[in-house]
Amino acid sequence: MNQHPDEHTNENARKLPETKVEDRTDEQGQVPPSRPENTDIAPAASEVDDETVIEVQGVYIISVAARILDMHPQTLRKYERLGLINPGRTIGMLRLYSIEDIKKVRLIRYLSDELGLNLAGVEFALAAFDNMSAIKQRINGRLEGIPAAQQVVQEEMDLLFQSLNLPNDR
Amino acid sequence: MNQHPDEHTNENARKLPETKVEDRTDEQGQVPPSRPENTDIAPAASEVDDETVIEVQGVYIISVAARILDMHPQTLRKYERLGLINPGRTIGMLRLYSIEDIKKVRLIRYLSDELGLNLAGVEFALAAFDNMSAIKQRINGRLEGIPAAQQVVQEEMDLLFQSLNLPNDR
DNA sequence: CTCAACTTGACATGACTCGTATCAGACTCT
DNA sequence: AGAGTCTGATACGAGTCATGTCAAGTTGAG
Repeated sequence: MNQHPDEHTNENARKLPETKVEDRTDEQGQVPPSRPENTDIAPAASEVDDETVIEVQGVYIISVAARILDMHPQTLRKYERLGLINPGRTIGMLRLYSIEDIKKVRLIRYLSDELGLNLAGVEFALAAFDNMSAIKQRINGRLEGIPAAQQVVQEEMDLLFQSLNLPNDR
Repeated sequence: MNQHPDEHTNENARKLPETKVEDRTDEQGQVPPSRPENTDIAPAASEVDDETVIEVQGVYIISVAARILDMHPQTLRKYERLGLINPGRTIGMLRLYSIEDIKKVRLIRYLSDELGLNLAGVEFALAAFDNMSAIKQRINGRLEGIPAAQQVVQEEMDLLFQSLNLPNDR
């Protein structure tokens, strides 16, 4: 094992300083049906000696995100290159992974590892997922005056999401 | 090239004899929006010396289906083994490919070759496709009394199918 | 200012997938 | 009778994917 000056040699969780990035928190408090095993990100405390780690569910640089996900940083970079994820950046172009980004990577990993899709398939599935969410919204909007119909669509679309083994919201 | 006693050595299109199989014709005359290149099955005439080929849109044994699709018979068998297609059988267990089966193989090939999905992804996409069709039907049924709402759902679901680059019906 | 950790881009490797090919032995249908 | 199909096994080349490695440049905490 050739220890490299690159990532994965970083043993200390490095919490990013306040950078020029909107500190996006979990926008809709709904819990997805937890298809991708919900090993909820315990923010990597308990290793850091005694510099108390702030419990902010914030934003992580790639090495930290990789450790949280137990994946190789190169893999995360590849996902980004393929447009599967889109982490924020610091002014200095460092990648910043939000909770949402990390959830998305978990979904990708689920589709890939559990369902056996290749990355093209993952792309397709994510697109399908997005489009279905969007259409559901659109229908709901156009059915504003007819709550009974809205109800029906809501129920059935939820069924559809379930049938695809996908979490119901983003 | 070692000429084999197996398939692909069959040069004459062999139209199946009347077997104990419901001669399923195209059940819904609707043409799908032709995502998988519509190289509509010209029933492989013009090669057969002068034994006039009947224009019946019927049912083909594997060698004929393979020639129509320009694919290897083994590939078709593999798709079946994976549950992607489900051709009928003669009493003697010979596979019989209907027009529907052949269309489905074209869809599979499109997903695989053009979109780059692996077979797990194809399976996922086909399932998504089926589920979406089913949900659309269910919603329509439950919205029986509200034609306005039916209209909305119809339009939006069609949009959804388009967005996935999938044909709108089976 | 220093220097670890990050960035991009390129290339390599091992495990796996997929379409195709081949073989053997049995069965079907003209 | 014999061409064609069946099942099941095995094999191979090309491609994919996660990971590893290298180089050269930039960022940011102390």
